[in-house]
Amino acid sequence: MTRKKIRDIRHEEFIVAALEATHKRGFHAVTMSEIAAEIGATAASINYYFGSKDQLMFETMRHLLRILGATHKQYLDVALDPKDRLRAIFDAHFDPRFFTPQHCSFWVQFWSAAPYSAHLERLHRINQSRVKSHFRAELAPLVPAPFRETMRRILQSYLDGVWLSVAQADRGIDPRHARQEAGALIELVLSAEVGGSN
Amino acid sequence: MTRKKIRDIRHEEFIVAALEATHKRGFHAVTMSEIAAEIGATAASINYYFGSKDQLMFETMRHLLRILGATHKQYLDVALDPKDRLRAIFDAHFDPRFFTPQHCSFWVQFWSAAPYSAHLERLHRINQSRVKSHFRAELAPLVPAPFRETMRRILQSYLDGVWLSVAQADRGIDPRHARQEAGALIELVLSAEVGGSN
DNA sequence: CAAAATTAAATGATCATTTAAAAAATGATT
DNA sequence: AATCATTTTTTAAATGATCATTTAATTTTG
Repeated sequence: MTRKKIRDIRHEEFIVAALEATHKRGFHAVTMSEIAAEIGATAASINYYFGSKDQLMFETMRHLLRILGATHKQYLDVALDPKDRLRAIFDAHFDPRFFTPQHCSFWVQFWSAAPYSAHLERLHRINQSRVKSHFRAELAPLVPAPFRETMRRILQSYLDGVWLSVAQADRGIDPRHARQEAGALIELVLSAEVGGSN
Repeated sequence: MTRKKIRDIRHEEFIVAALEATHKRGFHAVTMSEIAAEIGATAASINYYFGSKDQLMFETMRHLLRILGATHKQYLDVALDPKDRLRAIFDAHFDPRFFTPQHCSFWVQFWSAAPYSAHLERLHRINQSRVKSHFRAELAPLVPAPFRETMRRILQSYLDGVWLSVAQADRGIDPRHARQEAGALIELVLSAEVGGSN
């Protein structure tokens, strides 16, 4: 019985509320009151716990990044070969816990707002370089050096694009289907014949 | 000498101003005054010409869609074979007139706001289905039916993803490079060996 | 009772939009 | 060309609405 402090309970509740309310109303349109109402609380209490709206959004994004990181680790732990390890990146992003309209729309809206806030931009940069280096590492044993960066950028742009489309599909997309499709793209990338005009 | 009416001149000026100011300050953060200041005018005159801020943003997006459509047409006109026609979609999106941080960031921010406004959503849907049917049509002679939809989605997600990354790269990306990379992906897709899983 | 958590109400700032007036362009009439 | 009435364009200032945040008081908890 983990004796949870109220502070931690509220923290989590408000983060879930922020995800839900933001998905409903949009990242910028959503108000403190709407977020608070999501769990029957009041706007002032958000400031009591988080200090400001920006900070709440920031913490919410960090929460998502933590889940993503942990999920990725799980998949890596059961990966048997380099190809599995590459797939693990997609599997983590497309995990059912993550691959919901709520999460994807928060994510996409957050990123598109990132360039306008030093605070958010930092988070964005950290994540970008994390993903980039994962891709590089996993592609290293699979793709010869001259094509590796091209392939990496293709895979990364594809990944971002899928999120964008999930954020905009109101019903969400079946995670299994997303994985299959990513799998197809991975096969393409790995089957590339050396000698294409790069 | 096309005798332009003031109304048309201002329309265009304010649209350029909206792109510039939005890129600087963000889609939601940007104010009427900031947009107007961009051309030494005043916020009230935007309402005089456009009726509201939303309407200005809407018209600005339509402007971008018009450019995109016209550019695509140009590339189609000089396409010699099916593969060229497929490339034309990417060439249009990656045309230097279009492929600037200003345009891409406006575009991405606009799309991510689209689900929260009936007005914008309509525009978004129209564009999505336009692009989708172009891809379908161009892929038809190139990819056998069972794989066609998968390939289309891969190409479309990739395209969206590239825009997202340009919007976030403050220096922009060399259009020629983007085309080369898209070309590499097209080659991959077309070289796909029938018989992959799925 | 004391500390922590919560809230209602006040505050203050920011904006889009409206309004009413001023300034510029237009053009018809000398 | 010059005058003046009319229309178009532009603006400064007023309006009103919306919010995040603060404050001070109240309720809950331990």
